[in-house]
Amino acid sequence: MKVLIVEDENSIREVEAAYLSHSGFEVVEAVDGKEALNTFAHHKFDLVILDINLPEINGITVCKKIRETSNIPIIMVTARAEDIDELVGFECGADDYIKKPFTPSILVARVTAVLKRISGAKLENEYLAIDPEKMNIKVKQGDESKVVEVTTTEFNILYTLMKNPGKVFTRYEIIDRAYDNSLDADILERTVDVHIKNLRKKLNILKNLPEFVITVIGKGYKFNDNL
Amino acid sequence: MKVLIVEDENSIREVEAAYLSHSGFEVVEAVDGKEALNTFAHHKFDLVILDINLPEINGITVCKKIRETSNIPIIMVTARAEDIDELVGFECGADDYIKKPFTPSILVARVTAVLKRISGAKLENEYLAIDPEKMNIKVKQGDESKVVEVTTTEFNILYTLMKNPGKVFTRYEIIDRAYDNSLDADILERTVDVHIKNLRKKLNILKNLPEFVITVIGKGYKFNDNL
DNA sequence: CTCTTTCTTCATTGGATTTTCATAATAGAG
DNA sequence: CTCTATTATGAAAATCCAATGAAGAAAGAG
Repeated sequence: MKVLIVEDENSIREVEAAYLSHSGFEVVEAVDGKEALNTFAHHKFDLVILDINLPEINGITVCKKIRETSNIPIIMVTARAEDIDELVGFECGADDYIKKPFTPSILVARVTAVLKRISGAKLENEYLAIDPEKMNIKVKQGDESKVVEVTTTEFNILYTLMKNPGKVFTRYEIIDRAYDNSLDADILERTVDVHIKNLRKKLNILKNLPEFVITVIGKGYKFNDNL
Repeated sequence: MKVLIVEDENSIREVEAAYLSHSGFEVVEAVDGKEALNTFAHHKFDLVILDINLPEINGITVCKKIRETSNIPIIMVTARAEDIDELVGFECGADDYIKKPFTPSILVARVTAVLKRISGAKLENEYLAIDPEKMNIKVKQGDESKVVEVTTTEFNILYTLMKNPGKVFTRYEIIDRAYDNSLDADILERTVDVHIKNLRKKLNILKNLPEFVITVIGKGYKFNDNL
């Protein structure tokens, strides 16, 4: 789990970084909005901790910018109560906020809470609703809808793809993410093809459904991102 | 146990929060209806304390909104006697109400009372009625009905699953929730299978009953959620 | 203490799932 | 268009996992 901390005050940032990396997170720091956006564009993070009062570009703007390209979990941090009010609607797209001053343990707690919440979240679009808690998949078309039974592996694969619509996953990446014990998963990459085939067959239970899983020849598979 | 406090007056909210968190609850605060709904959508709470007089969206509306998606226990708070009258029918779906002014200890007492009441509540659907107080299970089909005797462990397992229909519980989670002393419960996960088997056999005493406990291969068990 | 009930473990069986494989279909390069 | 590389597919094989019956252990009643 890789976290980006954006905070201009050195002392605070360093404490945050220390606690998070002590808790097992990989941490990258940025001191202002510009650096934050730059770093964000060049690394792959799992979560962003974003102070609101930043020099030059403020935190809310940074948040909105990030949201233009990513659904990454964002936790906003501020000392000013008024900021909180403004944030309340999460209009900028943040997932949580923390009021300063806070203890490092609170920070860690919030981060893990947000990550947990996001990781087990329902995913839904016009045609598909998939719920990890119930481990079921609902296929929708107009006013019709059917619940599809899929196996654990099939579910994991679909969930993996659907978490990043449009992103192409190699077969290796799919195996890596969709299997619990990805270490000793010495499985032929062609096996993924079979699961995808079975998934497609199971999902295709209503008329006029779009193509959910798209083949990218020579690369792998991706989830259709214009639904 | 995680509680959401919705109250616009800072002094009151802070006192409430202080007492509840002192009593071992995890507390999240919201200052108005908008923030409340937003926070509610992003966190998983066990109970909501909701002031009626809120700026912009009032408490009753918030309550109704929450009820659209959740059965979470809600305690309404108000100073105006007229509100109480209106609330009496619990038209908005609240579980209890408190008249201002109140002592913090009353608040804590009500919260624990509501949680206890809810936690020990009867669960019922078309085919099954289970009563924790009497610790019995009634199986129904059309005009027939029979009471089934089950053991404590079997009862706890069924109750655990039935409190969250559709949610998949791992065997470990089932052991954790259905055993009093979950700490020293060093029990093989396969033991759960045997209890489930015995439960199924006992519950299956009438013709044409649906499947109550559903196996989710590779994960665990869930209670059938479309009954 | 003895008997009964309940709980847990275990070995086996059978069914579901996953994987592999062989072949057909398709896409893309040249 | 042809050839090659890649994916789709059906079916067999292997593996995994849950269901089950039985037996031993623990708990509880009398």
